[in-house]
Amino acid sequence: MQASRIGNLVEKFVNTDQAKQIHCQILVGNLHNLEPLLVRQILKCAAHYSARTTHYVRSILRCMRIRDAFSASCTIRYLSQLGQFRDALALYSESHASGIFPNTFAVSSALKSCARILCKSGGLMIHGQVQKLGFCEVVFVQTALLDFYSKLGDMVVAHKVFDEIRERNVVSWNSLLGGYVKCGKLAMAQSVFDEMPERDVVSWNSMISGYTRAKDMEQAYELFRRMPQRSSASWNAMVTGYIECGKMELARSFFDAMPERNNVSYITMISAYSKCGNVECARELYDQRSEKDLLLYNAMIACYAQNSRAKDALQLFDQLLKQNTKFQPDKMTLSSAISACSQLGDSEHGAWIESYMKEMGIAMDDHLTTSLIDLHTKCGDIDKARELFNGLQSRDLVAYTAMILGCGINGRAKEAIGLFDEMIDSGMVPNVVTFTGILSAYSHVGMVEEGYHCLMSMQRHGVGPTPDHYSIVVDLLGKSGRVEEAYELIKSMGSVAPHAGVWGALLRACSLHGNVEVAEIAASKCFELEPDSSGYRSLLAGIYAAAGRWEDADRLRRGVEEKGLVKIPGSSWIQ
DNA sequence: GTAGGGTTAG
Repeated sequence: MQASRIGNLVEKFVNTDQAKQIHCQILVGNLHNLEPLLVRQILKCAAHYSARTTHYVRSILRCMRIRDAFSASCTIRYLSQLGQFRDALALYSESHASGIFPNTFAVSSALKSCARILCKSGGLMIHGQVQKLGFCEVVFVQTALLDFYSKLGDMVVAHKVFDEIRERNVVSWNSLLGGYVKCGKLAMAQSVFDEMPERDVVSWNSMISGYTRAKDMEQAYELFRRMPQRSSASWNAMVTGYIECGKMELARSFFDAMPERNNVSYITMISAYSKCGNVECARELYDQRSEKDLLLYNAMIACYAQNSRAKDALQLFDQLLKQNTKFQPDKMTLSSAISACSQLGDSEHGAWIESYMKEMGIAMDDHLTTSLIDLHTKCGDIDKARELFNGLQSRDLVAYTAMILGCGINGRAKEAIGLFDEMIDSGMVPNVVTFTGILSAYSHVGMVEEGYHCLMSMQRHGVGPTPDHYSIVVDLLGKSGRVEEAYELIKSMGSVAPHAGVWGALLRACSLHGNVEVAEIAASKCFELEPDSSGYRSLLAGIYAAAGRWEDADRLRRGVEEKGLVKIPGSSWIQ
């Protein structure tokens, strides 16, 4: 088959099956030396498609036995443009190892990849090669180096690289400016901004994001007002700034006032609504946007998963799989989907996702592994979870917490405590969720003293106990018959106002141990805090009944029925 | 070179 014919085919391929076919044709045709132009075409097409397509393109390239610097640099560049930084770097070192000298394109793309994944050692190595290869005066390479050090936060070296650039362009200046902005050195950023011989819209946008990061919205707005022309990034930066300052209304009014909204604008607003629990507004914006990309899907799926709407998350995930041949889910999509499965305890769906990942060649990362750890613990396979946990590249707070929670709900208190200690020893700072995990581990096996002391130790770890933590310990004390102590604990809460859950735990303890006196106190608090909930009334009625106080029990039960009647309207029997 | 998406509880 002619190379040009393959080129035409490649231009048209839209899904993986066609990509596969092309792959086979190349194999059969034994076209080891495709024209560089064709290589470019293949990669250009691949750039529009998914990770899986890239996977095939890589194998195409592999069977072509890349042996010239041009094909290699093209591939590295496209991979890096696709955001596949690790792949780009792997190919860079692969071709380097096989004796191909990188050109300036390959070097600057590889540096960009190092910068994006913060691979310090890789960048330093490439810097060394740059000197050997004599690329020190190529402005592309110099700017890539500058950007690499800026992203690492090493502004001393970054500035040095900048000083060595003879023909600085606006991109070099912007990289330096961006570096100071990112590490929070706003005064330095401002002086770079003032010194710049020319500024473009990126310079102004960087400066704005410097002020929005510092939550100085007045200065940010001043720049926004003064800048000669605005891009969508300028508007988006302002929206992000107001969101971070907790000013959702202002953020929304900027969003509404934008002359043109892009996916970044929508995603920013959707994830902000997600964080404050406003799923309806998020969905409304999601529906408004017709040109959806994978990130927009991901934002909405994550929004559902983060707000306990697991079924909706999975429904949207399935929709993405079925309706959109254009995008394949990526790591972000999958971790939200797995989280949703875990919330539902749906191990079948979870297993399907796992096999899907294998089939697609989607590599695991620590975030994804953490959601799988959570899934397996919720489905009772604690050994599998532990195996995944042991395989993590680095154990962060969330991973430890997921594992501790998992041990807790599976009755492995000892293991949970071991993990907790290990975590503290390695200098990590537990958060409120970690304590929920360790406390429920104690609760599960009835370790009363340990649980109580753990609650008391929270302040020492810099975590203020929340009402949820108190309810676990109240429940733990109550279950073991120490109702009075549980009551005393609630009274000692001070500034942490007990919610209905705390009093409810006490009420359940009273029901278990027939303590009418404390039950009446707990119940009256529950009624006060959650007047619409009938459960507490039934619980107290049961306690009265058990104590032989039939009249009181009856009075409460009648009250429940009356309330029940009031609450029903809205359902079908009205018709 | 600027602006966007993920994992732990309830």
